[in-house]
Amino acid sequence: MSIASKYEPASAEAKWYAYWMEHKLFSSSVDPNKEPYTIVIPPPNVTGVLHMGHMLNNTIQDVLIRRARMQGKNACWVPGTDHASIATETKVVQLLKEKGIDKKDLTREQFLTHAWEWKEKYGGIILEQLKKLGASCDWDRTAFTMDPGLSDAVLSVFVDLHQKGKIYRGIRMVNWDPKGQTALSDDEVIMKEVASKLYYINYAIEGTTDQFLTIATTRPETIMADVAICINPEDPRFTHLKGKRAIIPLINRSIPIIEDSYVDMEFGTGCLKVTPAHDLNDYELGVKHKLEVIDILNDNGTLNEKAQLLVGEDRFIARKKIGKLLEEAGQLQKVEEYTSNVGHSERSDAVIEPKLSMQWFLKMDEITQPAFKAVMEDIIQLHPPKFKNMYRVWMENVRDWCISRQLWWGHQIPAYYLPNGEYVVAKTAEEALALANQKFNTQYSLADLTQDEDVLDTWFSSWLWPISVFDTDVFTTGKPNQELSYYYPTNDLVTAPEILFFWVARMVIAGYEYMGEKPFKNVYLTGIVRDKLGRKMSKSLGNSPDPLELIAQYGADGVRTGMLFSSPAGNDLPYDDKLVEQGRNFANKIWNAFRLVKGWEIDPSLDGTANAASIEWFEQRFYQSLSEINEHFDKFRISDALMATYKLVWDDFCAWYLEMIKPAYQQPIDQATYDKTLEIFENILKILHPFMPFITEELWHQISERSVENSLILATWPETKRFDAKITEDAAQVFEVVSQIRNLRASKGMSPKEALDLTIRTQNPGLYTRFESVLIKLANLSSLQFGDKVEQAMSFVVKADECFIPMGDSIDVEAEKATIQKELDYTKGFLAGVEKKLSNERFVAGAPAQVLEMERKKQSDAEAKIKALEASLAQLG
RNA sequence: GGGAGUUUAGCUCAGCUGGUUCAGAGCAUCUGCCUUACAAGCAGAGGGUCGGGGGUUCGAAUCCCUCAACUCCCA
Repeated sequence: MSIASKYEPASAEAKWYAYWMEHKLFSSSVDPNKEPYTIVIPPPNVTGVLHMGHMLNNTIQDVLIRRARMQGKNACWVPGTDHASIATETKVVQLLKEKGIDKKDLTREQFLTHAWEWKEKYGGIILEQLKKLGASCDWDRTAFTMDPGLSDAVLSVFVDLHQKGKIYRGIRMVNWDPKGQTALSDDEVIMKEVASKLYYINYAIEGTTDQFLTIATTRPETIMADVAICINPEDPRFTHLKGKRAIIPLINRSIPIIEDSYVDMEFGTGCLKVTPAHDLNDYELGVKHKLEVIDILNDNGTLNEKAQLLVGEDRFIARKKIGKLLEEAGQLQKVEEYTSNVGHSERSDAVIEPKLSMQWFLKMDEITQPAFKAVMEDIIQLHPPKFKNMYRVWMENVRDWCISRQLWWGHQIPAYYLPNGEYVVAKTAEEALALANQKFNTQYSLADLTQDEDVLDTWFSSWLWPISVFDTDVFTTGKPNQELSYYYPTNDLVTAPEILFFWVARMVIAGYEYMGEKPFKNVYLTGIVRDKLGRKMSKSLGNSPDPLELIAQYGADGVRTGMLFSSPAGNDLPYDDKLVEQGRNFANKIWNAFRLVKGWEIDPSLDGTANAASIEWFEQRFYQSLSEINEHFDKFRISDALMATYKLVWDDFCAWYLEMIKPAYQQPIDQATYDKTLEIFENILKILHPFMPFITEELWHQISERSVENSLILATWPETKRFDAKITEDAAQVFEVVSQIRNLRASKGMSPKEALDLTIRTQNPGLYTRFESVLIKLANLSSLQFGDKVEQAMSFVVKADECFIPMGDSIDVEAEKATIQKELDYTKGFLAGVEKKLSNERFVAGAPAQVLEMERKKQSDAEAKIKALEASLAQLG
């Protein structure tokens, strides 16, 4: 035989991907006669490289899109990348630094030129990598969030929302990243437990010389920004302090002592220093009590003149130094070790500084309402549904969205400041100028306008993604173009739960705001790919395998199935090479099944009626599995769909069916069986194709020469048919007899080559004669007969049927009796349980008829089995 | 501190409205096999008090209470 015994994926993968591309089999265009099925890719960072998370995520999308395509839908998977402001800018800054260029020395334009150059050169590598995975995206549609059209859409939306009064500018406490010098949204802040110190500091009570109060703080360097001390009005320890004032140590500024039940009496000393500029809770407390705000920090995290002390020192150095100063001044009572949760920047890992700053915000209270409703009412379904709760909590507590970022890479905010201190918002400088002159009755020229330096949060562009990849004008025209009307709403979105709020929720919001319609029907949330130790895979930990190497090593099909074997929706995937190895083995199994079938010679004179029962059984089994598989898909249980497919192929098709019909070595097969088997094989390739596109397409074309239109990728997903469960049940019983005989052989150390006689005592011999040739072949029988009694035989019972294998003198009667006795005892115990239930009047009265019937059947089955077992025992003497 | 979720075999997970899908699957493990499609394989086997405790019920992995551990979200 000329076909290799091991499947070599590399050549097939290159060949078929090129073939699909060349013939544009991934492409989709508007076709009103066809139902669209659309997925927009969660756009990876343009600077990104493929990691395991992408592999999982995109495999799932490809499985869905390929199956939809085979179901005759107009499948459209739109790929693209995200400009990822923070990540990309960080990366470009780093790269420039390596070249000896400091961002500070560049103008905005110069920096952006570098950034674009870099993007053109290295950006989108990830999309090329996705091709290796087999992703069947319509590549002609590749979009980038900073493409001219998409950028224009972003500005249109900003202007529109501003006009609607939903965007405002305000001083707010933001998460400031002093390293990246940018504000971050709450979601970009990661809380980490950090070992720190709790400083107990004495504040003198004003007008006394010997009285003081003690506050506990982890941030002693901020005492210069204190504007009050707060106590709980219920706290009996401090009633004497009410209405008094305290003196900040070292700088001797007097501050009031205020009362608020916010203060936790249990924590620290029960006295809270109020520092509105540097703590969110304090800020809110400050607003409530109308306190002054003193900001003592510079943007880079160093102390400013308002601190009076340690001006210019970094906040962490200042912390240490002030501890010392306080100690020297005798104001430091003690220092305790303490672990606290501290916010860190997701990108730069710098400790976040709560900071008051002028930012742009989007009002969320009203705009979120339709999006909230859509998920609560299952108009949009989250899979698994447990995320619905998370979504609800988030929506109920949503805060205004800080949409400005102090960066250059991104969509610059189209707000223009005027010499008169006002500002206008418009898509272009020209429009802004006209608007300004009209609004303020001025005669400014373009030179008088200064555009806002900040860019918009990346999510402020990607929230438009399901719309803007099809139509970038709808935001101003309000009229969707043909593409958008056809493809929107999209069907399924596959993404990670981490960005449920960042991205998913916001797309829903934008969808309703601009289309009055949901952006997608289903959201499938994948888990996080973790290593064996349960750690998230990340470049910094170096615990992630290189996806492309994995593909090279195990084949794309193997990797795809490997990743799906163990990743139910919403559950983390603990990655192990074992999984992709299993995937590779599966591909190899399919390959070898093909080799077997392909190697058969056909003898047209042979009669195939002996195989008819096997074929009939497998077809029933196929349709039984198919309906299960479809059901799994419909419920987004992709792992289960794969597992059901896997078992159908490996167990039912390879282990049973092929063995059942397989001719003896070097013997030919009859035409009918051969044809039918190929037909079955083709159906199997079809249902495997979404999971394993490459090997299936390869074998599809090896089965016969096919034209482009007849490629597997375009083949029709098999129709479900009614199946007869009786046939599969009967077969299962026959298989059980085969297994028992094999078991007997194994336990008695008999060779599989030694043919055995089998006698069955049964009410229903037809069940076995139907599969007679199969039984003889698979159990290696010399004869099969039906009868009552066999001397000197081993026996076993399947359901109520008793099977005997004569063993002559070699039988160990005592051992055999013991085995039967054991099973007899067990069955009797089982029967006793059932009978107890049935004799319980309350059970008989209370249980539904169906359950009663089941119990009665159990009873009669058990009774029959006991009879059979007792007969066997009696026979052994 | 508030909220949500999870806990079933060594691992990863199924298990629907309580009752034949009721204790399951895959992998791993163990024992035999290089039986001409496949050792990336074949045949067979073992393994769980369903996190602990209590309750409801004729009947609980499933419903309720409680405790514990872990995870995530918000503060």
